[in-house]
Amino acid sequence: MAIETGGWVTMGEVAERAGVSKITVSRVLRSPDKVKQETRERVRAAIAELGYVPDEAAGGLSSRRSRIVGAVISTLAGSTFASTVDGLGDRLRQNGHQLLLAGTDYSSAREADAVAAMLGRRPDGLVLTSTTHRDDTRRTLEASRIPVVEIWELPVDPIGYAVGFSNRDAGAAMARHLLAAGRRRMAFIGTAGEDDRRGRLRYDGFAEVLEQSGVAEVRATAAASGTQTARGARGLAAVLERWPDTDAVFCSSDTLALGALSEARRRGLTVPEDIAIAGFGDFEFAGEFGLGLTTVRVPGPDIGEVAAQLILDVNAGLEPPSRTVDLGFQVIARATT
Amino acid sequence: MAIETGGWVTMGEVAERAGVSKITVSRVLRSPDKVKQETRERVRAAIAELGYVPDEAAGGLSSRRSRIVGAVISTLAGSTFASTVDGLGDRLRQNGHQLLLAGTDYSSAREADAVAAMLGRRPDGLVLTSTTHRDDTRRTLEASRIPVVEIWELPVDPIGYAVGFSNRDAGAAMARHLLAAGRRRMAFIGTAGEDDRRGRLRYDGFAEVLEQSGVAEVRATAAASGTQTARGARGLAAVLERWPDTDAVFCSSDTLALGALSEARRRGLTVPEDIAIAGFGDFEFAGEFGLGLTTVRVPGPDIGEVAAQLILDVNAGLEPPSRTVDLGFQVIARATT
DNA sequence: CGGCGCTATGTTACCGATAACATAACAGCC
DNA sequence: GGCTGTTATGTTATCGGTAACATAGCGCCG
Repeated sequence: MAIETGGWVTMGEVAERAGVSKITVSRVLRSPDKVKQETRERVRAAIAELGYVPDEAAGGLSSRRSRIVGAVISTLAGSTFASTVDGLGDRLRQNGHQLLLAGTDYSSAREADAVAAMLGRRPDGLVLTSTTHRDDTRRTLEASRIPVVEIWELPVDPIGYAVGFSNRDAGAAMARHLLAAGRRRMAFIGTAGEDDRRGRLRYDGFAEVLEQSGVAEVRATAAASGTQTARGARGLAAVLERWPDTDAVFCSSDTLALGALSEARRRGLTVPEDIAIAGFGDFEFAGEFGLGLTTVRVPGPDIGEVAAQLILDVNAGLEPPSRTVDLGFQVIARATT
Repeated sequence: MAIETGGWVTMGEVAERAGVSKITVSRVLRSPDKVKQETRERVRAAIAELGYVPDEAAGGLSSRRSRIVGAVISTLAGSTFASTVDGLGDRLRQNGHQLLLAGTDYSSAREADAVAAMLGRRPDGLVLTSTTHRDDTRRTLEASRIPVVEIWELPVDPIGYAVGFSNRDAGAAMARHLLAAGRRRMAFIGTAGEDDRRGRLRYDGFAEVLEQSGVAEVRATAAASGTQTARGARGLAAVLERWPDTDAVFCSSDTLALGALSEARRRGLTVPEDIAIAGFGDFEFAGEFGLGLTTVRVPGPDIGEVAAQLILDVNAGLEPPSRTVDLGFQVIARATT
């Protein structure tokens, strides 16, 4: 932290000060054991005195390893992916990589732009929360030879790899839980458009189990605008208007479920006696000291960590045993069902 | 999307195919109006045919503009900063920049590491959620000549710029709200360690108003481990044990407030009749169709957007009118007070 | 008609690192 | 004592772009 005449200190300046060549400085940073201890210390001292920070972009250009992983996330708001991004960033950091983030707001056009922008950084890997892409996006990614990990679902034919769980099975599991609790006239509340994809899969699994049970009916609704809680409230209102005898609702997210809870309360209904309400995600507010909401817990942070590790492994030459990693989910029964 | 013999297409290859020199391709990308339309189209065609994606790292190395902005965030989980990061990323994207993200988990040692790692990318700007830093971190940043924006608080002496609001004033405003609602024996529930800093400021403002009112008492407690909701629940329990006549609690976050609500309910207390509960943040679950929680709304997305714009402006040579931007806050009175 | 100012394009020299190969010094071995 | 292998360090070329300075062609003006 010293001389720096305005700009950045370069490796050459460090080398000069330490009385060695650039490459020796490079070795001290990347493979210290190839340098004699005495030299190493001299170089380290020069680095400290000058406050040298190596330029990773230059290094990456030469070594063809950017040490950057890109994450293309629909949105961080709404609790869903935040913990996954935390997990991802954490694991990457531990391995000397950095995380580049882009949001798509559930638009595949924006996903295409984000992917193109990220490819410009020649990332060592790419993580996508969406599992449906524009054709050209998919082709570009396949041609890029960069490890791509799709998360939060297990696509039949992943671009590269996939880490997540089966949304369909999760919906089915919740159906079984509600059946076991004696419910028979059940509705699903989702959101239209956008996040649709995964929600749709949850619904499919849910509906299938109910139909096959032969004893229960399924109803479904989705609200398209407003906050998630507002949609949940309107969703429950719509369900009860059309099917007043509904005795359970499964919401595609905990936030929707909270909206439904507030609507139920507003109507003077008792949960779970009059109606059972279940959510999805096990967000913090759903927990024991929060709403006490029955929900499906998904391994958010683990998904991020496993996705990161997968990328690191592939780049280290270790071909993983499977292209798809199923981290499962868990139905958490609490007070609302 | 075509020939690509395994690696990446370079600008030179595009140039050759279009029958021009590299620099002309570069101009088509960066300043298209300096190139004759006919040439421009030929180059664009070549770019499309070859599926060329310019290497931003190489470009940045040469132009000394990385088009990267770094954000050092304590954590994404917990709703607090997610919307800010969304806003930040959005504004950056619109201006051709990308967002590099690092988490610190509220540790200033990890902040120091993250800052060092980011500086290695020569970012065009840096955004920090923390406003307390290790001395060396601060010095490094000051020496770097990179625009630094501290957010979610208005430090007296910012490193570079600051965008946020006064946590102290926010605490004070909530105190006035509760006083006006007739409450007199109030407690503050915060979290120890970590996030402490901003929570402490909220408490200071809260306590000051109450003391100066001459009619109200203040109590404070903080829980140090467990989930936020669990801390809120334990916080309320601790408060009521020690000061059973407490008639209002102000929690340092909505999540804590939810924990307190659940504890109140568990004890058979009616909110707000027996006890008023207020939170901070106006997370989605606190809203009208959620908990209906009285809280303080802060402009999360705006903070991100304004911080991004500030960095873009400074890099464009526009010195902003002030180093500090106060975006304010708003007390939202709902059903719990 | 020579010179000026445009417009359109090209040439050269980097930016700051690393890979790959080269070299020097020295120890160990037959 | 010469050969080989190992350790420690250096030299050169290159990664893929962009800045800065050329250059060429052309219209226009006095």
